[in-house]
Amino acid sequence: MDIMNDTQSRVREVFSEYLSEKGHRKTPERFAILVEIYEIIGHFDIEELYVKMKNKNYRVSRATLYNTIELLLDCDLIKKHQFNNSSHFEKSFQFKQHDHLILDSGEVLEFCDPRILNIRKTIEEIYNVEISDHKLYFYGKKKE
Amino acid sequence: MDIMNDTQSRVREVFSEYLSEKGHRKTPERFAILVEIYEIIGHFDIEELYVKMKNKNYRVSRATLYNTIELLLDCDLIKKHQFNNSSHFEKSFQFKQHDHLILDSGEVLEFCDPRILNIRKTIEEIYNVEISDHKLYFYGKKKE
DNA sequence: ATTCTTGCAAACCATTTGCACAAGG
DNA sequence: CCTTGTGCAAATGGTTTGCAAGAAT
Repeated sequence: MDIMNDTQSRVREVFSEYLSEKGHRKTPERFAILVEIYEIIGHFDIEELYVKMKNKNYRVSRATLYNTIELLLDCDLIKKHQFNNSSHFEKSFQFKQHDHLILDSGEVLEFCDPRILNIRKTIEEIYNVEISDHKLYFYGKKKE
Repeated sequence: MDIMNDTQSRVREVFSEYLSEKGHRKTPERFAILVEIYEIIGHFDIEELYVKMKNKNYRVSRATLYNTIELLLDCDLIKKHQFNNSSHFEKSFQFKQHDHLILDSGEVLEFCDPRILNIRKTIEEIYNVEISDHKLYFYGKKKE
C-alpha cells in the first residue's frame, strides 16, 4: 500500500472514530467528501469542492458540504483560513505544520519556522492557557 | 493638549495626507468616521460603528462606512481581523504591535512578543520579499 | 462646471435554514 | 422504528452596487 492510500485509510479512521465519539452517523456522503478533500493539493473553497464533486457526478448539496466541513474542522482534519476576503481550507492531517506568506499579487507561499513554538510556550505560561493551534500570516511583496 | 487629542490630530493628518496623495476628496464624512473609530477601545465591526454613529445622530450610510474603512485599511490607520466567522477592525496608529490569543469562550486577549520579528527577518531573506505586516493568532482554552 | 462622494435601496453572494424524504443505528 | 442526515430551494445577513442628489475641487 503506497503512502497516499495509507494516508487515506488513516484519515478515514480518524474521522470514523470522531463520528462515533460524537454520536454522529457514518454516512457515505461524509466519507466521500473527506476523500475528495484529501485529493486536493493546496487550498480550496466550498465552491471549488462543490464543482469538483458535481463534475464527478456526485449528488451532493452545498448544505452538506458546509455541514461536513464543520465536522472536519472540529476533528482537526482540515484547517480554515480567511484572508483576501474569502474563506478557504486545507487538509491538515499529518502534513507538516506551516504558515502563510501572502503576497500583493495574491500569491500565497508556505513556510515553516520552529521558533513559533517558543513563542507559543511563553504565551501558554504567561496566560495559563493550553494552546491547540496557531495561524501566522505575513503580508508582503516581492523585492525586485 | 493631552495625549488623546494629540493622537487625534496626528491621525487626521496622516489620513489627510493619504487622501491628497491618492487624489481622494477630503469629505467631512471621512474624517467623522475616522474620529469615531479612534474613540473606540478594542475591536469593532461595521454594524457597531454604524449604530454608534446613528446614536449620535450622524446621517451616515453603511455603504460609506465600508468605503471609508477600505481607505483607512489602505493607509494603515486600521487593521482588519477575521476570526470566529466575522470581520472586525481595530485602530492601529501608534498602538503597540500586538497579536491575539483567541479562547474557546470567545474571549480575545492581546499579547506582544518581539521574537516574531526574528521570524519575519528570516522569511524576508529566504523569500526575498519585503514584509509590511503580520498577523499571529493562537487558539486555546484556559487551564483550570 | 466637472467629477467624486453620499445616502438610500436594491442586488449580490456566501452561508444557513426549513422541509420532506432517505437512510443509519 | 426513531432520529439524524440529505438535497433542494428559500431565507438570511454582511457587503457591494446603481443611481440621483449633493458637495469637493
